[in-house]
Amino acid sequence: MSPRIGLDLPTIVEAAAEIADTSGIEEVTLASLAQKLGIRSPSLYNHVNGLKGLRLQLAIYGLKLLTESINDAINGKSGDEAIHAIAAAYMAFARAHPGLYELTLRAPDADDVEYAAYAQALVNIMVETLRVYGLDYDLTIHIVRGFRSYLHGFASIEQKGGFGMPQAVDESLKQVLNTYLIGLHHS
Amino acid sequence: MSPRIGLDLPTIVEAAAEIADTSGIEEVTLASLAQKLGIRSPSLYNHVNGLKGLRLQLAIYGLKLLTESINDAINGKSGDEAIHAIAAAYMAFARAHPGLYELTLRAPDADDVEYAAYAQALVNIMVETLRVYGLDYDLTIHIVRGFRSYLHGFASIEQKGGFGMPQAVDESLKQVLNTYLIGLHHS
DNA sequence: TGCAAAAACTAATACCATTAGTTTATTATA
DNA sequence: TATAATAAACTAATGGTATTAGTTTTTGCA
Repeated sequence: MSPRIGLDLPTIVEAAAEIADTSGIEEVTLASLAQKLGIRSPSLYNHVNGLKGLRLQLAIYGLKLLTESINDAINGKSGDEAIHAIAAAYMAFARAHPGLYELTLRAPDADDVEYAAYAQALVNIMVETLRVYGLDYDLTIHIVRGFRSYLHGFASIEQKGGFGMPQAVDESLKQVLNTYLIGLHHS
Repeated sequence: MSPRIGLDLPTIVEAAAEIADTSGIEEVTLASLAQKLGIRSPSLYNHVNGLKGLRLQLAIYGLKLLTESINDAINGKSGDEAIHAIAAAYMAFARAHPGLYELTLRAPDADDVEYAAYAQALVNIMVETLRVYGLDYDLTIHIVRGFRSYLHGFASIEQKGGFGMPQAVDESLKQVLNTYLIGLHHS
C-alpha cells in the first residue's frame, strides 16, 4: 500500500507544529518543512493539500490537543473550580505551544468537518461545566461565548506582549474570572 | 522638497487599509498596493520600510482610528453606560474594518514608540472610565486587562465565524458585559 | 515474477519582496 | 533665471516562495 514508508500525516503535522512553536508561524513554509523532513517540497503534496491544507491540519491538531488538555484538567472538578481549571489549562496550552495555538484559532477553512467537530466539542465541555449553575439555555450560550472570548483574547494579547507588566498576568486571569463568576452567581 | 507630489504616507496607508478590509490581509502585498496606486512596487520603499514597515503603519493607523472612535463614543457618558459604549464602539470598528482591525492588534514591532503610545492611550481611556468605581489600582489593572481581552477575543472569534448563530451576538456582548459589571459591583 | 499504486523526484512557472543603480522632476539657491 | 541638490519615481536583477506537470522509484499484492 505504501512505498517509502516512514513519512505520514502525523509526522508531518508534528514537524510543522515544532517549527511554528520554535520559530513562529510565518516560518512554517512548505520549503522549511520539507527541509526539516529531508524531502523536497513538492513531495508534501502527496500528504497535504498545499500550504492551506497544512495550516488546516495544524489547526485541527492544535484544537485536538487543546480539547484533550482541557478535558484532563477538568477531571473530577465542577463549578467554579472547573471553570478555573479550564482557564488554567487553556493558558498553559497557549504558552507551551504559541505557534500552534495561533494557528488553532485561525482555521483557513472553518467549514471543515473535522475542525468544526473539535470546535464543537470544546464548546460542549464549557456548556456541560456550566450546567450545575442551572442557567437557561440562552444565557448559557451567552456566558460560554464570553468565556471563550475572554480566554482567547487573554492568550492572544499576552502572546503579543500586550500586557505591560508580565509578573501579574496570572493574578489578572484569576481575578477577572472571579469577578465574572460573582456576576454569574448574582444573575 | 518633494518632487512627484500626490503620493504620501497617509494616501498609501489608506489604500492598503482598503485592500485589507475588502480583500483580506493576505492580499495586502507591495505588489497589489503599488498596482492600486499606479506605481511600481519598489517605489513604495521611498515611503515605507518594506512590507514590515507598511504593516506597522497600518497597525498605528488602525489603533489611532479605534482610539478616536472610542473616545467619541464615550463622550458625556460614565460608569456602566460608558463601558457599554466602549464595547459597542470597539465592535463597530472591528466590523467596519475587519482587515485593518486584524492588523491593528498584530503589530510586527510592538516596541515602536508611536504604536506603544496609541496602545497606552486606549488603556488609559479604560482606566479613566473605571475611576468612578473607586477600585484600587491593582484591581483596576486586572479589570482593564479582562475588558480588553474580552473585547479582542469577541471581535476575533466573531470575525472568524466562530460563533454559531449570528443573530444573537450583540445580545451576548451585552449580557456578558452586564454579568461582568455585576461582579464588579459586588467585589 | 510482474503489475499497479503511492510517494518520492526533477523541471518549470508565476508571484513576491527586496536591493542596486538610474532617471526625472521639483525645490531651493546662486 | 539658471543651476545644483534632492526626493521620488523608475528599470533590472536576485532569491525565495508555492504550485503544477511529468517522471522515476519503491512497495505491496496478485
